[in-house]
Amino acid sequence: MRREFKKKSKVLLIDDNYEHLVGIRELLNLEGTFDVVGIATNINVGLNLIKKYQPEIVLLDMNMPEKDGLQGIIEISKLDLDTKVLALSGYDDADLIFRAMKIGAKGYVLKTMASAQLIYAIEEVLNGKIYLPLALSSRFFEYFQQSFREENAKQESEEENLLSYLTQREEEVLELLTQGITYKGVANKLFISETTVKTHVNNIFQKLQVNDRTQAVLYAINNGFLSKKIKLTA
Amino acid sequence: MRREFKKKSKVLLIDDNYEHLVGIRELLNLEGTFDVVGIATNINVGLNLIKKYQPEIVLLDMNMPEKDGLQGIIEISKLDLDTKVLALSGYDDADLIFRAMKIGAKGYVLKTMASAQLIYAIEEVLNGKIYLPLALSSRFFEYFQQSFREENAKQESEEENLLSYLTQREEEVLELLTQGITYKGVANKLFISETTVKTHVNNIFQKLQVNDRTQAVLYAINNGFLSKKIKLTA
DNA sequence: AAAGATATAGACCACATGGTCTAGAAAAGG
DNA sequence: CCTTTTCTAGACCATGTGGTCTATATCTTT
Repeated sequence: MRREFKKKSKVLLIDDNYEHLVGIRELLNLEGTFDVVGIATNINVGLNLIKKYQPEIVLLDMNMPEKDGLQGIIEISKLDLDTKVLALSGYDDADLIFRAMKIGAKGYVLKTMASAQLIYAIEEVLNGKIYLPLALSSRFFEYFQQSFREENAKQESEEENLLSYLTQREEEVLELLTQGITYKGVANKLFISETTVKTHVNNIFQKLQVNDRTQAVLYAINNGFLSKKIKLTA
Repeated sequence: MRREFKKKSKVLLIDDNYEHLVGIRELLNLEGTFDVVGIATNINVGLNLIKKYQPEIVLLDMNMPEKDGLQGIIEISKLDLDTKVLALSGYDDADLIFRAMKIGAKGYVLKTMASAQLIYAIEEVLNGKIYLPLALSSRFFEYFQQSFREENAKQESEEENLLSYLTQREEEVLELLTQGITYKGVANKLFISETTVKTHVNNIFQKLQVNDRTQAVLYAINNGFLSKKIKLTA
């Protein structure tokens, strides 16, 4: 396929560094397959340009004063124009990468990367793919796994998890409490008397070292009571 | 650095396909920098070999009968030997990749990939990095973003999210409720009278269409009340 | 057989919670 | 300027909730 026959893709650039902005525009213009429909040094202006020109892709700097890049991604996606966002940043901050990808960035490239790689990233994203350079995806995954390790840590330290002291019946009662059901309701569901439920509930409080049902429910949720059932099935 | 001076890394292979198993062993032996300390066609045997030889890295087939690969990763990590797991699979199943990475696989490679890439993946993982080929990381991120889109769907459909009807003060009160605090406690924290708190709480109940504080707290949690604050700060 | 844990259930009481109504002051919006 | 919303707060009452104690039947464990 010859280039002249390929429709140029509309690109928009947002970066508070004007030098950089112009540099990228030159680069993309030289490439010939892109049509830089606008440049902006802040997000609000950028949003207006997006509405006006409806570019296929936006290169968005993450490290900007005032409104930061993350907020920018959110606001762009709220426009509902299927605008793809390729995040640009000077640093490989794992947390920033993680959050950007989480809220829907189609890629993330460092400003220090070779221009050929930037071009490649843009093309991949335009083709509907998600592009994260190996170095960044590696950092992303470290962060990703770390966050899950922490999440599982509480739940799997069964020695310290007070939930493990509950009897089967108490777990049943607690599960109903986590659905916001009253004594009477629990009694009906379990076919036992209301006072029995109260006894169970009081025992639960003792074991979980809490004073009321709300705290018990919160403890249960925060310590993986509900997710036990969900985790390995879903 | 010459190869002879480099200590060979201990590698263990687990794959129910014996042909493939032997093939990889040959490949790694030819390479010269690896020491294949054992091969196994099922996870239980593999676990014993890991305990015995303590390899730095295990290449683990994901698609095995009986115990599947995911379970294998979990059990290997439970041995607490810092064994790195590189997942092997015939397919680029996004869900499988996602779950494998979630529970701590250091990488994921397809069996169809060139042997040079497998070698590279092993070396990267041995160097403490996480390796996911571009094609797979791309699939991973699609899945990743999809799951967050679904999660945010309820929270961001503000029309239907009753939480959006709450006033600022009511949100403050609700936030304290989600910490399991009593009327009196809330009153002290906000420097208002207890009856005022009751008024707010009752208004909250009306707006959230619930009957008691436990249900209110549950509604708040399930509809992204807490994550609002966490999401953009942490 | 005895001891311990569990599930059941009653009585009694204090108080926290929820429902409803009223109402003034302050702030926001038109 | 007036209206609406929000925040404040009191009174009153019904009831749900939590604390404590006692007690029986069952079941497991020693």
